[in-house]
Amino acid sequence: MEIRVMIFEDNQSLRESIYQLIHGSPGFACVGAYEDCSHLLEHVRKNTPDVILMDIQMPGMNGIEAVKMLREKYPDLKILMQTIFEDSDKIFQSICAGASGYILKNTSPARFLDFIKETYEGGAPMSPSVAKKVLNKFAKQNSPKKDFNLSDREKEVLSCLVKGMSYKLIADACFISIETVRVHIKNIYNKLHVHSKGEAISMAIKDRIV
Amino acid sequence: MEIRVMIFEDNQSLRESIYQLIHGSPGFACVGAYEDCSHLLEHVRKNTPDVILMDIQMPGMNGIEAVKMLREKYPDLKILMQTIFEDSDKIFQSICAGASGYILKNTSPARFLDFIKETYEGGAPMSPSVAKKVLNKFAKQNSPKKDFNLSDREKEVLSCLVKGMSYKLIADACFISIETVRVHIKNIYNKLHVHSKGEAISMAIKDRIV
DNA sequence: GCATCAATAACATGAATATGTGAATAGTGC
DNA sequence: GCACTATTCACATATTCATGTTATTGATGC
Repeated sequence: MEIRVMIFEDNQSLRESIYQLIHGSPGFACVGAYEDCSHLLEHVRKNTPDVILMDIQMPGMNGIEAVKMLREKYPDLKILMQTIFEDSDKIFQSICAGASGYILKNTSPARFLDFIKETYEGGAPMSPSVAKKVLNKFAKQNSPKKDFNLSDREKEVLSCLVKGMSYKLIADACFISIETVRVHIKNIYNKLHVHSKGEAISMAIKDRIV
Repeated sequence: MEIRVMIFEDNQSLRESIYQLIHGSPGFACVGAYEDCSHLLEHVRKNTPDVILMDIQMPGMNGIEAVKMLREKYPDLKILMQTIFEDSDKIFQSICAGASGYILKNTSPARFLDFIKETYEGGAPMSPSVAKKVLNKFAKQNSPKKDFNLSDREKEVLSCLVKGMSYKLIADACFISIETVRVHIKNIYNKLHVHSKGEAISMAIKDRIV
């Protein structure tokens, strides 16, 4: 069973190199190599590729827009982005558009085929330097967890607040009196330096306390 | 210039295999191989590794806690996590703790050395299936979500709610009557299918409406 | 012109929330 | 033992919120 690869790459010599590499490798078949994204959907519909190699920089429609367009019609199609730039924004945009992986053009031929194979198999190959940027952004988005010194019970009550529960519901869920719920919430407000349910919920989610 | 590698791995045979692999490869030196994280900081201080190979599952302190501890003292140290599990939570926790990369134990020896080298050079190698999980989470976190067909004014009011503002404050901020604020919020509740400020704020943030 | 809708505004009522005061019990650490 | 804290519960009061009903104005679309 061959992996059907389609190429979108505006640089002619590179496009032909890749074509030759894929064409000459057992287990791979190149079902199209185009210099831009005109008739994109038509090409894909007719030649049914498994994996698409997509350059980011191209005349006309760029690679990121192409990914978005393809994702709508073919949610399971694998799209491997390829670029000479390590631009963080381009990387993040590609990923959010639905790219399956992101590799740099300085990748060695052997590694290149590995990447295509891994993409086909559902993995998300990334050049290490690209992965580094993604990881940093990821850690940044998820880590800034402040503490505020909330007790376990207070965290529990705060979680309930975030779920949108009323005092009464929280009291029932925690098997305590509504008066006790009030006390906990009062203490939470003091520790968080807020004065309303809205502020507390907002801070709880944004600062990832819960 | 050799890359100084230190190993933390509780499985003896695997630990020794890795030791032999690194020891026998030109350009690599193994400066320690331990079965748990006792005396972790002391080992690192004395043997000054460039890259640490850290198992996730270990008796005593687990790999993720070890990463956190190391990151505080050695912010630039490279730490490559290694595990048999593709557990999403473990992966995300490791990354947020400050791991440099995350590879699976079924990695081939040749690839293994590549990964260590890439880590040393500042990259963030990830097994493709791991990268896939990270990418999915990443795309989910950054992609704008549903719309709910809110009008501009409603979105504006909702933003104010998320900031924790009361009806009175919103009225002043938007230069409208508090009665109008009520109407907008009532309509927002209908469109979001919620019945309280808390639920609305929670949904607004989590579904990235604002 | 006429229907539709977003935005504006007012009034009323019951429910929920914010905040203060006061107090009992149980566990921790020194 | 004693100080400290988490957790529990009660009462009181002013404010805020949820919801319904009703209505005017301006912009959009057909």
